[in-house]
Amino acid sequence: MATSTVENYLKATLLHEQENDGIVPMGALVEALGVVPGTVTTMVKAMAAQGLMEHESRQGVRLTPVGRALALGVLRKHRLVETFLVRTLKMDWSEVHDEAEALEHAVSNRVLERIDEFLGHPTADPHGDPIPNQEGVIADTATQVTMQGCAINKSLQVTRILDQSPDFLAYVQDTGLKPGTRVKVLRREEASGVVRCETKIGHEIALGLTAAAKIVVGAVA
Amino acid sequence: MATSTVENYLKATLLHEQENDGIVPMGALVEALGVVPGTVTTMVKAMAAQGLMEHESRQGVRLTPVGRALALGVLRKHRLVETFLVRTLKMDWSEVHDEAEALEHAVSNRVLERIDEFLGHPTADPHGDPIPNQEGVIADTATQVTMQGCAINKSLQVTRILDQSPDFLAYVQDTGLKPGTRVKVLRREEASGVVRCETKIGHEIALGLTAAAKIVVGAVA
DNA sequence: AAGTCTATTTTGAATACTCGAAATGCAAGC
DNA sequence: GCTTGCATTTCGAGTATTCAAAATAGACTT
Ligand SMILES: [Mn+2]
Ligand SMILES: [Mn+2]
Ligand SMILES: [Mn+2]
Ligand SMILES: [Mn+2]
Repeated sequence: MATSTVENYLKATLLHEQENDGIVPMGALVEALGVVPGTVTTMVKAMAAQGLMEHESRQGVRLTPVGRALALGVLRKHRLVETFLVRTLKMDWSEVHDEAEALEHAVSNRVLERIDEFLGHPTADPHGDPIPNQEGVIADTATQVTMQGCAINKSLQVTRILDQSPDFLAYVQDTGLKPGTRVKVLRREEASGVVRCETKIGHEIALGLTAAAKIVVGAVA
Repeated sequence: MATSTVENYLKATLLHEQENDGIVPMGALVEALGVVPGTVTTMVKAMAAQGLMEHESRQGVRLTPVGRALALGVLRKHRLVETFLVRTLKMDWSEVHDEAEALEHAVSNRVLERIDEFLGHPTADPHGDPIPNQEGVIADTATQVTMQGCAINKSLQVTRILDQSPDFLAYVQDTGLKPGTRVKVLRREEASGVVRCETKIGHEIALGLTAAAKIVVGAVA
């Protein structure tokens, strides 16, 4: 049984592998886990010895199939717990991350599957991030379109927030562009880099291209 | 910021203080926590140094007010989580203890109070054990009567199981004498030490005095 | 080729928890 | 009073995780 620390390293590595390609540099784990570089080196060596990851000296790490399976399990717990906290316990979608960060290590598979059933097998968490199923398969997100690249004047809805930093989450909360909200992109002003959209009819919001690129939109249900 | 280990020591000490009177011998903690005696001595000294308990050498320990307050918080988490797992996630009342044993250390107060509200502020867990309120006050249980001492031929219901060992829990499950079940004690055969009762009319069950003493009964709601 | 910069590794030490085994204190019995 | 027995403590050691600080390997410059 992997300790919480090991589970956190696995999840951080998986997340980085998903966002970027190839090997995960040690520095990425230093950043994600908030520890000093030497600590990561020590932990990584231990985990490599356990067969959870491969360590290329001076390069970084890569999950082994065993490590990836475990990491997907942790990610599934994290996202199902977040969904549960928001949907069932009515917690604010912007405050559940830290809670899930701790609970993901304490929820057994038995409890997890009851939660999954209770929620009706959701496929995305409150931030719109896909929830791996029991076999570790994640729904395809390659075709997702952001407010930076979506169709103009089409009625859509926010389905996912790609930047989970407290700052951006607060911004999304403010503008009301939370997952589930209806939006229509009115026009993009190339020169200024401003994207204009409306949530309620007549209520116009302007946001920068970088922000727009972090908000995934999709067809309304 | 007590670690899970410290929280477990606190809870075990509180539970022993509640069942018995006076100082808690080291051996009781050895037993409850499943560690060797030397480990308890080490931990107890560390916790005494932190002001969580008082350690009388060769005698045992006693919680300080600070330690007791923390212990009550852990107990509250444990019992509310158990209640939640049974009532909301439909888990078996006999299998929730181990889950709660881990979750009690991962559930934040914020999440706990949402669970408490969601459940409608329950006062007893699935085993009938009282749930401390937010201030650490536990409902009085001094007046509780067991099947060993209750009135004869009176329609009652099981309200609490005092022995939580897997064996006894399985026995209770078998006989159907779970909390909530209606029972009527028909007679007690002093000589043989057999207590005869019925759950459904016409369905008679015989149990020993020791078992009867572990099943608390009360008036039907 | 030599120098510089930065990511990573190494080293030494600390904290929290644990064990096994040896030592010890104390109460009870002889 | 001395011996036993059991509970408790002490001692030495190991695992997991962490940090600070010094050493080093590579990549990138000049
Ligand atoms: Mn975590
Ligand atoms: Mn999320
Ligand atoms: Mn516990
Ligand atoms: Mn209970």
